[in-house]
Amino acid sequence: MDTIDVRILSELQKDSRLSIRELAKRINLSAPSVAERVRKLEDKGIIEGYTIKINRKKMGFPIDCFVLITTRNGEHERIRQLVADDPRVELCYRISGDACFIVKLSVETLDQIESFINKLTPYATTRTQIAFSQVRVDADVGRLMFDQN
Amino acid sequence: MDTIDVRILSELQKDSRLSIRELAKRINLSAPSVAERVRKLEDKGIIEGYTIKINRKKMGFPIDCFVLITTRNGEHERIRQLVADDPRVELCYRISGDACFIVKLSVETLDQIESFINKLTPYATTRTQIAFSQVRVDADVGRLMFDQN
DNA sequence: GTTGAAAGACACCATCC
DNA sequence: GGATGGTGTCTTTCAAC
Repeated sequence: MDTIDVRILSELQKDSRLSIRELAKRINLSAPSVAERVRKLEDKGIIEGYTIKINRKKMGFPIDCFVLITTRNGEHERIRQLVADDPRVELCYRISGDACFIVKLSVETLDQIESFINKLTPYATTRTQIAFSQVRVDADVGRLMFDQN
Repeated sequence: MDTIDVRILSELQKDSRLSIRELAKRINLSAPSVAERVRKLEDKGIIEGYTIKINRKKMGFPIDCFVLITTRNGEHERIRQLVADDPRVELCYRISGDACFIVKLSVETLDQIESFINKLTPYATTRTQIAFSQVRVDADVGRLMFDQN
């Protein structure tokens, strides 16, 4: 992982459909060497996949919220499965502190938050926070590596 | 937005580098009509961009945490800017509840969590939770639209 | 890591259903 | 709304350096 790799990642993060040629042009390297670097980044698992950013709001899921889940009686595994099976869950982490999991939901209506919580309440308590606005998404990987503050 | 659009989104979510040809083959439609649908999804802003999933752990940022930020004296704007300028912030939302913002950080060392918090403490109080493991990332958009539970 | 060539895949357009 | 076929461009890949 050197500067060139980071620049490759940064460009692909901005546009994953760049051709190897175009990518090579942007970072002033030949196409074959860029191709090899990209392949290695994939093999190492640093590039986990090529995907699109989907605007869930515009797809009809305008409400985002965070739910902190505190499991009762060690029912972690059950909660984990309920969460992992629900497509409205955008992300979920096991965390330290008094809660056990943090979940981000995106839903069509407030009702769906209620039904999500109801699904969990036999096994856990929950605290829900509605997200008003998004301050930030995904930092540029170039800045992550080079801006030290 | 019909079934076909959702299938297009689902396929592109799995692999954004699919050519229009290949995409058309997978959903049994002709290339020109798929191209037009994709263009419209872009124009509507449902497809926000084409990007890569980067494994931050493998890039040397093994620690994830969530920080709940409670602003003092209405210093919201200052906090917003500090957060938005920091590349280690993966996401940040303004939320309801007793905290004002929730932030997800990914860092190289615990020290960096401390320095992030120190940056904020003149204007806010914080509660930090370390993320142990990731239970779930990004649901398939097909399931989001069609699995109703 | 670079260059150049060859084979193949691609998007796009016009046309038609 | 969707399908087909032709054209010219751009692509990746490979060998040689």
